[in-house]
Amino acid sequence: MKSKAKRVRRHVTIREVAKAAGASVSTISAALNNSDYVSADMRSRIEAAIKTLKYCPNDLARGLRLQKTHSIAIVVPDLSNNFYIELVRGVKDYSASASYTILIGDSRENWEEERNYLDSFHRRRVDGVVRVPAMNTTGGKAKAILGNLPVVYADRHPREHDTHIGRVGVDNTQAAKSATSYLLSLGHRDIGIITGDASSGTSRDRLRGFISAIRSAKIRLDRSMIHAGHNDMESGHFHAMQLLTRGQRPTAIFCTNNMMALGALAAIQEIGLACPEEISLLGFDDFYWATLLRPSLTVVRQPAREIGMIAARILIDHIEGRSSIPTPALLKTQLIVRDSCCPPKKM
Amino acid sequence: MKSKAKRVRRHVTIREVAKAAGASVSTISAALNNSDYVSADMRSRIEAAIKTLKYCPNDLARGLRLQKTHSIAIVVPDLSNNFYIELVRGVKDYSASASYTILIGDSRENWEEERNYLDSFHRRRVDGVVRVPAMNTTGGKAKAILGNLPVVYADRHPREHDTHIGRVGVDNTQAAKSATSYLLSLGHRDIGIITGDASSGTSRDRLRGFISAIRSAKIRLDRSMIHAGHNDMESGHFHAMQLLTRGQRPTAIFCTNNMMALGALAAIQEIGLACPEEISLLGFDDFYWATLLRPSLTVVRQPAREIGMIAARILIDHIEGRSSIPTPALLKTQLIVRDSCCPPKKM
DNA sequence: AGTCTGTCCCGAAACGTTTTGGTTTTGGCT
DNA sequence: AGCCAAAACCAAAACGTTTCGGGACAGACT
Repeated sequence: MKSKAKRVRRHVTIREVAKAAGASVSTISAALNNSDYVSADMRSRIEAAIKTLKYCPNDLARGLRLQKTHSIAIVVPDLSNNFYIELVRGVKDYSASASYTILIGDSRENWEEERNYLDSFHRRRVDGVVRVPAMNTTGGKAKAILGNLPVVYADRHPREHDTHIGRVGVDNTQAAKSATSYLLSLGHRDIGIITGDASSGTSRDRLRGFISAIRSAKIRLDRSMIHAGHNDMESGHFHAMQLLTRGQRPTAIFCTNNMMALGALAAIQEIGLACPEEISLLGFDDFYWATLLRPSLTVVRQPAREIGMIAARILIDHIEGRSSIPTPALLKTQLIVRDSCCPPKKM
Repeated sequence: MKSKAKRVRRHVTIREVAKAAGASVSTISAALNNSDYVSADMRSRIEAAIKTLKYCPNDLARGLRLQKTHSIAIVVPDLSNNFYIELVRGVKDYSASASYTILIGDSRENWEEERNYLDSFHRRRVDGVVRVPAMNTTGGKAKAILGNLPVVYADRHPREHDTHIGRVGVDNTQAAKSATSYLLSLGHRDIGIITGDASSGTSRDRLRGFISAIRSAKIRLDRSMIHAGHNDMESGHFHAMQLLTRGQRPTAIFCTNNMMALGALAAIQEIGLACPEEISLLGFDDFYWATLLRPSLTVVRQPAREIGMIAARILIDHIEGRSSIPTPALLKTQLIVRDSCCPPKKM
């Protein structure tokens, strides 16, 4: 039994590579970042040493020295919502093409969780973050967590004027307006809407678009038809129940995100209403299995992947000191007409 | 124009906190890791300084010095598969309770992607990784990427004897066997199966269970009823099409993961078969909107979240030098009977 | 012969922490 | 007054990189 057991060295360092290759540390570094002068002979010796020693660079040390990690964080409110998966993949794909690495956070619509993620990413010294803030975010507290890390908002944007270097999403007002107009054009006059929390600028914009369409059609706006949910299935279900069991039942329901549309569909099925004959359902955000539902869902599609890619681009451009697209970037939505909406039954 | 512009200091360091609090660097560190002696007076001065300077610890430096990052990685093959989201959340929740941080990777069933993630996480010096290997993994290459980082496998396990400190999943053979028995008990004799790639031990186990059930029932095994897909919707669709348009059509299809079940459902709908009357469909993995489908899907449910939690526990126990559950840990599945299976029509 | 220009390589300092092994201060006890 | 232990603090050495400023050598040109 050795009392002074040699500490197990978990990782091989550049120094050991240097020794093995008969070179100095700085030469290894130069070879690694294939720059500067290093002869072909030396280079091959180094590569051999790296291979046999199974050297794996230490990004902690690297980032510390460089004051830069070549990585960005993406924090979304709900990974089980396919929209955000697509968004994350957009961020990831663009970042990879710019050789940045991403760190993913899933706040589950919970500010505490989001704060933890943001803090953790900040401590890890990511170079920037693209953020889809959680619903119940109380205020511009993110600033306190992130210091002056560059932030670009995607999909949602904070209500108060938060400091950020850009934001990208769709023209929510316009999208909701034209979606509502579609319902109106089918003949619906009693339309219920289930929006997200009013703390989100995005939800308010969509509601604004809805109201605007109603007003343009010279229809009286019934405020009791407006329900504010929480962007999850449960609240979609709850509010759809409310809408469907009231005295004057709407002939159509517009849900401003996909989770709530699913919840509403569940409510409709539970009550046993025929959709779309007795109740039309219009969702926001498309998802890959929307066609599998019966009826298949009519939705307004957002270019989720593209939103992610552009967010990443704006962020990385900023990080690298390039000027970029003017902010905010507003992308176009598309109404995907499927089977969940039809003209209302005549009474 | 200053030629010698002072470099913008992006982050405030412990040293500046020390100056502001009139203390030494080591005292700040002691206060931060609230240990050692530090007087109440000093402690409050330090806290004040931290607050006003908005100090955020640098985990790169910390990890470098400590040779430990208090973080683990989880890489899964498909984040748009809800099963893996639940698994990730299990890992996350357990890790958080042990005050570990997680890094998420989404390989999209692609070994290149997975390799990139594993490499990136290794360079970041995570303390361990829980891994759900991508399908087309060619071999035990992960070892070459990860060196001797502790790995625990979740859900899937590699075919060849890969080095790892544990694995956790369900008893796939048993699960598939009893699921198949269920179909048999309904009266089905011509059952098609769409499995994952044979390179995965998990897929092979499920197939084994299927075959075992068939054999036990003394039914002739028709190998042309066995199709190997790729765990995605597309291949589920493709192989279901094959099965449904052949001469002797099966009366039931068993899909060994949820994505392929969705693809099969799409195929059934496309062809216009009545499900379950003309064709029963049995899936693997439950997901939150399985009840919204028409028919709602009968599935064998895996405890995804629990798998994640246990995987994290085994990993973290190992990292911290505690002994842990014997490996592999096999959890129980549950057959969730809904509407997509019924007795076959008599011919 | 001397000077210059490349090429190839190296030593040492820095990045922001934690830890080790101190030193100083305090106050209680003879 | 003298001593001692405990309490409170600190300086310096790591951790694994990259970069800066040279140095040695070779060949080309005066």
